[in-house]
Amino acid sequence: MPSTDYVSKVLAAVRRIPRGKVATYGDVAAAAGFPRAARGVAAALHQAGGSAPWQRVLGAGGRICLRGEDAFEQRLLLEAEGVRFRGARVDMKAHRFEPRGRARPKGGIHP
DNA sequence: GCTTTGACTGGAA
DNA sequence: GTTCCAGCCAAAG
Repeated sequence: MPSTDYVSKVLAAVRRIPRGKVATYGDVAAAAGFPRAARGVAAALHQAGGSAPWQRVLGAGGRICLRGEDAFEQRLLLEAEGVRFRGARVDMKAHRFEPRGRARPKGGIHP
């Protein structure tokens, strides 16, 4: 399969992330069909440029792995979407996108 | 076609 | 809590 397919799948997975939600590189890679291509996702997103909501993709634990002003911009975009930050990290507890649709947080859910 | 680089990750120190 | 190390994968040169 051509690399273009890989990029397309990654972009598709990223586009599935709803506004106000975020996902890690590993999650996107798994959603695209490559559970261990976290770095590949980064490369694909870099190539895609702004063809996909790259700002919704974060490192493990909700940490921004970008450098310089890109990291600053990503944080701004996420905040504009309603994503909350806890220190230098994103509150994955509240904004982590899960394709599985968490049926029941079991007693953990509380208003 | 091989080597280097990088927007990664998980575990250990 | 941070920092360091080895492993993984894809894009660029």
